[in-house]
Amino acid sequence: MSPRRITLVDVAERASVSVATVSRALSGDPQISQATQLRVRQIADNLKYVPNVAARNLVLQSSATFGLMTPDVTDPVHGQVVTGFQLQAAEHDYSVILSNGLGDADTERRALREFAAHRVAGVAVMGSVLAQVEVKRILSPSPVLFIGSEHVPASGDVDRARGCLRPDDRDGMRQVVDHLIDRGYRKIAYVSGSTGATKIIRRDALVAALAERNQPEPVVHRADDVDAEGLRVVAASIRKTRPDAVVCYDDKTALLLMDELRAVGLKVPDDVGVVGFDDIPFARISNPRLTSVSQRADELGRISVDHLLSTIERGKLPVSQLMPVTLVIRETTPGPAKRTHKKGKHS
Amino acid sequence: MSPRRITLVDVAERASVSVATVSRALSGDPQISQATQLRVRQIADNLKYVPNVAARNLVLQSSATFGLMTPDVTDPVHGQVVTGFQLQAAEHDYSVILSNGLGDADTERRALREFAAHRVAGVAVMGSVLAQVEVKRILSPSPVLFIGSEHVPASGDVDRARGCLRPDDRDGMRQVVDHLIDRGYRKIAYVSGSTGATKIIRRDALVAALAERNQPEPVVHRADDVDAEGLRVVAASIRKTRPDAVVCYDDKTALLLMDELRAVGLKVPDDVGVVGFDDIPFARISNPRLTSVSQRADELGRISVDHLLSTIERGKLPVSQLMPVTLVIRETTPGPAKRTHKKGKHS
DNA sequence: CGCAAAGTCGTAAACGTTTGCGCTAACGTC
DNA sequence: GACGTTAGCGCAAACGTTTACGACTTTGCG
Repeated sequence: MSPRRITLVDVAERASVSVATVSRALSGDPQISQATQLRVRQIADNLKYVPNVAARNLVLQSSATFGLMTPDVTDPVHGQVVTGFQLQAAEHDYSVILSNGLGDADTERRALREFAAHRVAGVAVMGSVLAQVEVKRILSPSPVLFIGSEHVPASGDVDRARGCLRPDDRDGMRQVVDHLIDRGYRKIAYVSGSTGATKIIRRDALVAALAERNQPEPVVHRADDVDAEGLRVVAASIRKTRPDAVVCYDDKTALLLMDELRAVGLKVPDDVGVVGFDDIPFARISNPRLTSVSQRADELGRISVDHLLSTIERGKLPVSQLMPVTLVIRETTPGPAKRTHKKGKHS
Repeated sequence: MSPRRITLVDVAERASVSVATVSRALSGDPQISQATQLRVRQIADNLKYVPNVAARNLVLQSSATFGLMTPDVTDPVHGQVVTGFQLQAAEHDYSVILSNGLGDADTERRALREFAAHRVAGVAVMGSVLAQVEVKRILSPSPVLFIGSEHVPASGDVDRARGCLRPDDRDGMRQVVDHLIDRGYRKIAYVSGSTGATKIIRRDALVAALAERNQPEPVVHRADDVDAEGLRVVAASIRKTRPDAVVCYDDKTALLLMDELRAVGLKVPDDVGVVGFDDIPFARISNPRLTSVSQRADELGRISVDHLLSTIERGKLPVSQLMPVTLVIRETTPGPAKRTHKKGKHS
């Protein structure tokens, strides 16, 4: 069916030079004259020569390929990271092979071994359920970078030696608290899911920020699942406790919660303010538009590639970094004027 | 830094057999005795042997890898397709290398050449701006599958020989029209972006469905860009023409439009009904919840893999297929009772 | 005991690249 | 004219697998 693919040998014959010369010519080796370089390139193009990366990788003992493992591309944040990662990789002529871990340990292990088999130049993993040491062991000696707050060591601080990129949750929550307090919100609640490290990191960040402003601790609501059913019971309990504002550990939770609050008759923001985290695209067009902490997830992906590249090409050790975040104020946390007005109507 | 990776030779030495035996043992070749198979596997595990796919691909002249090109993983529909594709591929021990085309011809060409260089076993393309023939030429002899309505040939019909998987837009629009008519909507408008084939396919599908029910043609609004600014002018013009319902060529447009309708003082669904297409996750929790045509995008991804596999392993020619869709009725298209009541209040 | 037939395993070639080293020819220098 | 230098290119090894083919051992049977 297929007329065999063109190889270096074919180009070499056609150009009456050796394969070595063709290889060097195509890679722009200065020890080949400009004239032959041009001629060889011309012929290679005509023959529609496409290099065989398998052969190249074999001799080079490495591949210009990154592995990227994510629990779920469907998640807007992960999707953005993937996009940024892919684009930046492409810009440096690296390919990326993608893998869904799905939060299952064995699936993740298989995916990582797949990366190892491909002799990837580096790997970025987001939201793995595996221990960092195990991940590194499987992938060794390829450098590994962990993306997102899920991978924060127990200490809660960024370990500079581990190679972990994540948003500055502390600062984000500080901005949230400043904003809420300034606008007159006092009684503040926190809503999260039941799994993952992020919910704890951000809860602690919120608690700390509140303490800095001498505010009482927040009421913490934990949904069994971050879905309609899970948030329904949270909404019900919010209806009872009636906080001024509820801050959610991510936008998905916030959006779902808003839907359920609506269902139990609570109006956002008239009855209760809501703030999310991540600033996913839909936060911008939700009804009402969601106030959220924006974290440039695509930048996170791009920077990850840069970090990997510098550990590979410049031999540096992987380094941790905290990504700056900024609070985007929208309709779910209006100022006191509007709120008190509306509140008066309801009480 | 790295203590060299373990190869077949290492395992062979350790097991006092030849590399050939190791290779066969690990692949479960029956011509190797069960005893040695076990022993070899044991040793390979102990040594943490990881096969080198580059070497394997080189001799096998193929790789257990699919290429997947999408304009943007961030798009919920594409994200779902990617996920489904990836999962199904993984289930058959195939890797997938991902690439963003970004709608740029040169970027796409580079991405495709990258796939070709990797000697991928097959490629799925969604939303390419390139001509199908060119895509196939670059990737030849690897089989190519086109996913989504963007790739419909000018005829508008599914060409069975081309290898194109897409949702059944015709049937979807038929369901939409049936639903709208039954609920008393008469004056119907259509909103789309300005680029891509999908908007035309679905417009034609809507027109045809309307005609089948002996309804007048829809008013067509075309946004310059599918963003806040673009939809703002559409919203303004809808405010003038006042259709009973507006059907959008996808959910993203519908959601953005709803936001802008709200801005110009039009209430959904009291003043105007809205229906989307794709049923992205956020349609379920928008306010009000969006009626939309659900298309199981993840299934689309999975089936794509199946199709590619059957053309590869069973040598079949790539075949086209229309994916079934179902209308999911939510809050943006309520029945006549509610609407007339509300309408009365406003007029 | 001889011989064929299984059953096991080893030998070696091949896959398409890259790259260190060596070779040739041309040129300049004294 | 002899010799060193340099530019330009070729030779061949190596990367880690897979697999056709051959070789050896054991078994079964007459």
